[in-house]
Amino acid sequence: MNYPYVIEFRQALVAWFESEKRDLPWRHTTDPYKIWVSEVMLQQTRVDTVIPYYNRFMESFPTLEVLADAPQEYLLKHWEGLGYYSRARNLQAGVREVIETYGGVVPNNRHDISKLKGVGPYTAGAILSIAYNQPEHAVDGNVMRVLSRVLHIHEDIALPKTKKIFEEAVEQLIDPQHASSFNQGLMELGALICTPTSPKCLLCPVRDYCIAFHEGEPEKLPVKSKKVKMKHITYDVLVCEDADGRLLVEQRPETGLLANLWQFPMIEQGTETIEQWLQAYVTDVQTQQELLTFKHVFSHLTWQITAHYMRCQTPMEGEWLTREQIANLPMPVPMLKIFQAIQK
DNA sequence: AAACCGGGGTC
DNA sequence: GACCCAGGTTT
Repeated sequence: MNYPYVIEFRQALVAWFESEKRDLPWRHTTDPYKIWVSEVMLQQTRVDTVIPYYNRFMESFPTLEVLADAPQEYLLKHWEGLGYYSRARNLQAGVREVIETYGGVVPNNRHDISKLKGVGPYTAGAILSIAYNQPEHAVDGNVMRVLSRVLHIHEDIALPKTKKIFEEAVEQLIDPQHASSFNQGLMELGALICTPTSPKCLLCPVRDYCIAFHEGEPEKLPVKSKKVKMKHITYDVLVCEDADGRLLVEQRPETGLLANLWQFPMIEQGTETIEQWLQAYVTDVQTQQELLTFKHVFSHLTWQITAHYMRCQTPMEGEWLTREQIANLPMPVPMLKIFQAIQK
């Protein structure tokens, strides 16, 4: 790397971070467990979204031991609405590994910490640098955007192999004495100044050391190829209430989309008719009315949902639960929307 | 390397 | 609508 401003860049970035950093809940600690939780929550998730989840999570699971012993349903209830629910299950598996294999102490080296469930190259580097102040790279989307501009790197960041270029760049650039502030500074800069569409270069502490700024078009970087086709599925959702006020719910499979979360029964349009479903699962349907229709957008998937409400008899099989019981179950956001609609 | 895995904010 | 976000796992 023939970048001539290594020393100046380090000093300016660390000084700026120390002076301008936001006051965030996980910045009041260096407890590796708490840093770990915050980093997992922050994967593909904005700071403002994470803050209330992090605070509530720490109230309920203040230590790694408490989390290790928690029922998965209670854990998932704390993750409800955050998305990517495998993060929560992997996190719990990870803390259990730490207790069983490392005596309850989060490993302080990349080799061991990377073996933990849900801890990839980024999260490993983030914990090592932020909790242990070790000069390890932690390359996320922010870091690739910032360094693609500072170093004028035009490789396609959508390609997996490109990340190695940035990891090696961080290894050269990182301030060995201030690893925590350096890594957080790169991310903070990406979040506040070096933003995707309209970077605030006039406010940037490392503008003088940024090649893309000198070249004139920092907003053209990073290079990122396109992708993705959106799938569209139409569902009817059936909210069945019996004479005792119980509702029929079901748990989703333990793998795949929204694994282990609970829902009201869904019928994919074009497979089974509502009438066929009713004959198989409930008896003596009385009132039947349409509740609401809405669209829920996932990353690469759209659900078009029509929710129906009906009163019927309790049959032999199926989970019929009170509203209080259902309120304690983790449900995906579209189901929460429906549940909300029937709380009259 | 590509696909899968949520949800919300922004332009 | 498309893009992005303090990514990791599975195929």
